[in-house]
Amino acid sequence: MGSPTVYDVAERVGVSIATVSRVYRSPDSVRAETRERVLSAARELGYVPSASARGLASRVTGVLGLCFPDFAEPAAGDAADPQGAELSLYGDEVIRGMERAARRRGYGLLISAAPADRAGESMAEMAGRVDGLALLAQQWPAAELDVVARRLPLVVLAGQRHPGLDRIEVANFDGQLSLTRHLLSDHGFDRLAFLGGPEDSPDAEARFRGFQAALLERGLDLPERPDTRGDLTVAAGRKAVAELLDRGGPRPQGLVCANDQMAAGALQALAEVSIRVPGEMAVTGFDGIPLGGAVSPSLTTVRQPMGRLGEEAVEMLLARLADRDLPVGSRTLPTVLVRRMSCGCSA
Amino acid sequence: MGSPTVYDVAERVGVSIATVSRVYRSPDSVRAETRERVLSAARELGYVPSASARGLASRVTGVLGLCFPDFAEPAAGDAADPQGAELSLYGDEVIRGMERAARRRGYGLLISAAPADRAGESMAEMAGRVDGLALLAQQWPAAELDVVARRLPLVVLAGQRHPGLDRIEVANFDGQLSLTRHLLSDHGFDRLAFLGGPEDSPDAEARFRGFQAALLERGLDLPERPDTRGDLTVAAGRKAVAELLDRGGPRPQGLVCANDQMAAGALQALAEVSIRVPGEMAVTGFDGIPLGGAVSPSLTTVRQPMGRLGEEAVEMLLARLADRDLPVGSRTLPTVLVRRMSCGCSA
DNA sequence: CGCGGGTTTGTAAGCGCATACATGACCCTG
DNA sequence: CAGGGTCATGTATGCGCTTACAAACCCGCG
Repeated sequence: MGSPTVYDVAERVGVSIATVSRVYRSPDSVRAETRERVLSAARELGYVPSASARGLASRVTGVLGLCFPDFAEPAAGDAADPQGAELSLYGDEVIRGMERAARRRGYGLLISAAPADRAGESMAEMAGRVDGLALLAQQWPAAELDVVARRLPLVVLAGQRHPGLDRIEVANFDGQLSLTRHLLSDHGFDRLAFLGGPEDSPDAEARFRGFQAALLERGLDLPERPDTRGDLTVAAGRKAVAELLDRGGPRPQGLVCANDQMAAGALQALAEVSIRVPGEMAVTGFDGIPLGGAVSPSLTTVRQPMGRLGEEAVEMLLARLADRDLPVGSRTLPTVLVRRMSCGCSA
Repeated sequence: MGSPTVYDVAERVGVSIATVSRVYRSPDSVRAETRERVLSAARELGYVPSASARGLASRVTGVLGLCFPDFAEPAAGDAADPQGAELSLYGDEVIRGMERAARRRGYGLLISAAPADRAGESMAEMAGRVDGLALLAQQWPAAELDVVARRLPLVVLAGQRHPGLDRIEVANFDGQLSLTRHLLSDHGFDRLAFLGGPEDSPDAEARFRGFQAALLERGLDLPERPDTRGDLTVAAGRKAVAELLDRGGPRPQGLVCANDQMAAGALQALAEVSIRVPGEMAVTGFDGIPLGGAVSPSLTTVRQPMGRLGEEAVEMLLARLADRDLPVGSRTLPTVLVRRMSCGCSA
């Protein structure tokens, strides 16, 4: 009553199980007529090869894995809040890019969000199922990391630096540097505020350093830390602006935000207190999510090639799979400055 | 030189492989001290249980699958166009919802986009790897469907009806019905145009029928088909508006669009020819993607619980996994009318 | 007619784990 | 102190497939 196996098909056709197996693994090595008979018997019986058995016998699973941070689980009430969806934009593109590249290379993709407090277990659980694993922007416990890395190729995407592990990141520093330069040079601003992310976000911190570097280059006063911080959500952006305005003092000419969502929040908050953007204050984001093109005014930002991040992850994993002795690699993907309206560019 | 196995761990600790296996599968059946010794040996050796072997021995993989349509692959130039990302919004929420529910129930999630012309193969390939499979909004070849359905639980999400298969859909008809009622009753419109999707999209067609029903209810003239059709992209929305305006004739008071993206396109096109929304013409969408809240004017729409769709899929698959003889089920998830500015509601 | 060389198929040995069953240690009861 | 019950562990088998190796077959040619 179980599912049919190679044995059933082989018996039906009157060949050995090896022949059946070969029909699937190396069709050319089987005579065309035999192949057809096997395939048609398989169809009649409803035979589907078991990936578990194949994996066990051949020692590869044909699946790659992606672990990403578990963006705060939206409370059950899903109809009401787009909050969950909003936060996810970043990761979704990586997932899609990785899926696309994996499929093109003949691999499947297993995904798993990892709650911060169970990151290790999540990772270990995937490790047994895949041939290679990509870890996205999160803190991964070093102990598990070591164990898993010994077993299969690992690549860290846009997260912390781990000695000995392959790594792909995005040019956060460069991107923010060039965006800030644009504000300083092309628009002539000299009083900018930075709405930062959490201190433990390496990406957000790198962007802040890019911001600092641009000020440094112009010989302007160097802020030691972001003017305010938030958790990278739209709500945080709104709050940050309120805070900044409450604080009084000279109003900045521009708000440089650690990501697009905070920038979108900032736009909303400014609209509510009738501060015109970009007329009275410029606003910029970072990431290049679709949202940025839709808000009004459209958001000047730095586009991160998130899809590419996923694709490169696949390439890197497969390269290491092909040669475990490859030197540890590290790639930095370039970003693109997207000038839209919120900085005062365009009409 | 291969990865360590139960044998290595067992030997190291001086127990049998059965004990090692039990430490992972049913920890309580092993004496606490033995368990600790096994776990620490496993850590030292870098042992990670092989899911393939486990799957083969226990006949379950602990993984669920999701096949979704392959939204037109964005050309390599990824830095420039958000088009790919835009189209994907719909599926991403399903992926996340399904991943979340699967993880909660102790399952992994394997995903695969299926190009329309390779849907069957895609599906078959997944079938060997998972315990249950969800198929999202696409046409799946009946032959493969039969074969696969015989082997494992299958659930069709928001797609065509397949006799004998579990199914979950969204209340497209009801949603569009109530949105259209809102336009007719609350805003007093009586000349509405419908921007439809492709004829082979069951969802888009169901929405159109909901639209018709509302007109019918009011005794208005019943259009036989959408005033124009498009492929559900922003670009298609723009084109549809241009077409409609070119056509001349009395201008409709409102544009009812088959989805949010076309509605967003319509908004852009109307802005370009300086037709005020909602002043001169109302516009509505369908889906409830985050984009809709960000465009200006914000989009009145019908929110689909896409995350729920994914979660329900998991529940349905697990239910059938627990009892293969369950009667074939079909759920319809309710939608929510979201009144925003583009219809004339709100300030 | 036999033989070398290529092609197609069969034989058989695992792959790493789960688990039914057997074993043994230990405790309790009478 | 024998008998029965529990708990912890060991033994042994098989899950469904891949693959090295061996065998069978076919062809043409000397």
